Amino acid sequence: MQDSRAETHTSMAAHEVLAVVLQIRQERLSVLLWRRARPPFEKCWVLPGGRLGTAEGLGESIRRQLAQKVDVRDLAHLEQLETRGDPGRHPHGRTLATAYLGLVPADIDPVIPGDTAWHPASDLPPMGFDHAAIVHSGRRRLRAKLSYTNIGFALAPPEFTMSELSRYYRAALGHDVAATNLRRVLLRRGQIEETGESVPSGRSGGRPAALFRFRVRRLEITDAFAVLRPPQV
Amino acid sequence: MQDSRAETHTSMAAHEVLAVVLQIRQERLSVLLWRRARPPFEKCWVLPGGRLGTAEGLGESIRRQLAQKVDVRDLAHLEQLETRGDPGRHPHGRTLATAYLGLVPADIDPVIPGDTAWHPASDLPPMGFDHAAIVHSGRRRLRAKLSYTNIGFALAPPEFTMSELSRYYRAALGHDVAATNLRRVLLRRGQIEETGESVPSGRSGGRPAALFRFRVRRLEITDAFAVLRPPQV
DNA sequence: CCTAGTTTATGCCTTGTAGGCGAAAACTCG
DNA sequence: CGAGTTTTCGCCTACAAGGCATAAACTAGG
Repeated sequence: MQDSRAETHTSMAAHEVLAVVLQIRQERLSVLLWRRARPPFEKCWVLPGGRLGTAEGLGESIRRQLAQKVDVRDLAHLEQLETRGDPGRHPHGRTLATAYLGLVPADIDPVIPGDTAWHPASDLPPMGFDHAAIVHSGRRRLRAKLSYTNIGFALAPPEFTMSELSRYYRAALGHDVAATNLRRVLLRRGQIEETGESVPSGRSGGRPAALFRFRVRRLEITDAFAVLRPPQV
Repeated sequence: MQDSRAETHTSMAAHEVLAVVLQIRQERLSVLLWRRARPPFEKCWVLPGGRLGTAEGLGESIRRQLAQKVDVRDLAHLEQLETRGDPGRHPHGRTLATAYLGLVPADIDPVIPGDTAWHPASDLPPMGFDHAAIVHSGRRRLRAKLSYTNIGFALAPPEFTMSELSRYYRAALGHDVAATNLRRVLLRRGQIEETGESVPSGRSGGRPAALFRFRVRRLEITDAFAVLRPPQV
């Protein structure tokens, strides 16, 4: 390994943390964006975040920065997504960015500052830097994890009916999800359970829907997911 | 968002890139480690890597640095793993590290410098910094991806018999993998195909084994993997 | 040349998950 | 009470994963 002191100061670079904060809003998967007031990319939309502080960890930093945008307690899930360090990604000089994926349950309407807004993740406004690509990474990650983890807990409110939940899944996945099948899959996996209560059905009557909740509200990987699993004893 | 200029210089930090380079060696999953000659962690083992250069991207940088350890052409796969930025992770000052996962096919024996060595991934020597934890992340990632991608191509040689391949999977997964089932799974998924040739079986005779190859030698996600998939047309 | 031993390949079967579909249940409204 | 609506349940199919026994194809020894 070469002597690291030889190029010590050349490897110093600004580092920022960003977050792709997603929420289902009016049946659409939406992302929280911030409108830049200054060049570069003035008046373009970018991901919330900012410079990494001197003595804070990466996750710590993005939580602090997000607290200026949404109440941190609104985030049901936060995980590291990817780090980008292309030399040309920031016009004003070398800047690395570590992006996180954050999820806000659908029942919450966080107070957000005037310079931020929710945008449909499938119809992004003009965005600065490489942030549009990062949003796509976040969507991909969410879609994949809906398949083999219990990450739905971070999209849904604490209690929900199966038809509500299927609409959340539809918005996040981009295609129809049959409530019948969703119920069976999640029940068999032990991800959800009935609360025992039920709510009268929507606008025009119908059978009252049972209420469900996620049994665990932090990320778990579906054990039966792995193929080529160890021979069972 | 706060004025980033207010703390511009405080967010400058050293950034390094590291690699968890894995290979199946003598039936064991092994990781390439470098023995430090200087404090901190003198004589401990650490991951290969080093400071990020001024004008290079992250992936570019780790490829360059690995070229000093293993021939870059030996790497069949390289992907970003995670970024660590804990303030206390480096005793000499703030250092962020972006780790990559690299895989070397089992038939290659790369020329490596004298200060590096392969170690069993399940029996690591005393390691510096947080690098042991990063190795564990790499193992987890590999194990998971063996389940739902064709990443086996990066562990196996270009051609192999099913019993060879099942030994590679066993070493990487840490449990027995029946050659019969592996064959069916990978064939059905279209990941592997017969070459048409066969080799006489090993030491004490037996039916000659058919040779297989991976159809695609770059990462692909198994399409049928997703649950809650779109309704088929 | 034949047989025993070894290894690989094939076929049959069981299990379990995903998912479609229709009937039944449980409500609202007129 | 009956029509319309929504949810729930049960039945069925499709298919992947995986266990196991047997067949196939070779080597080596007598």
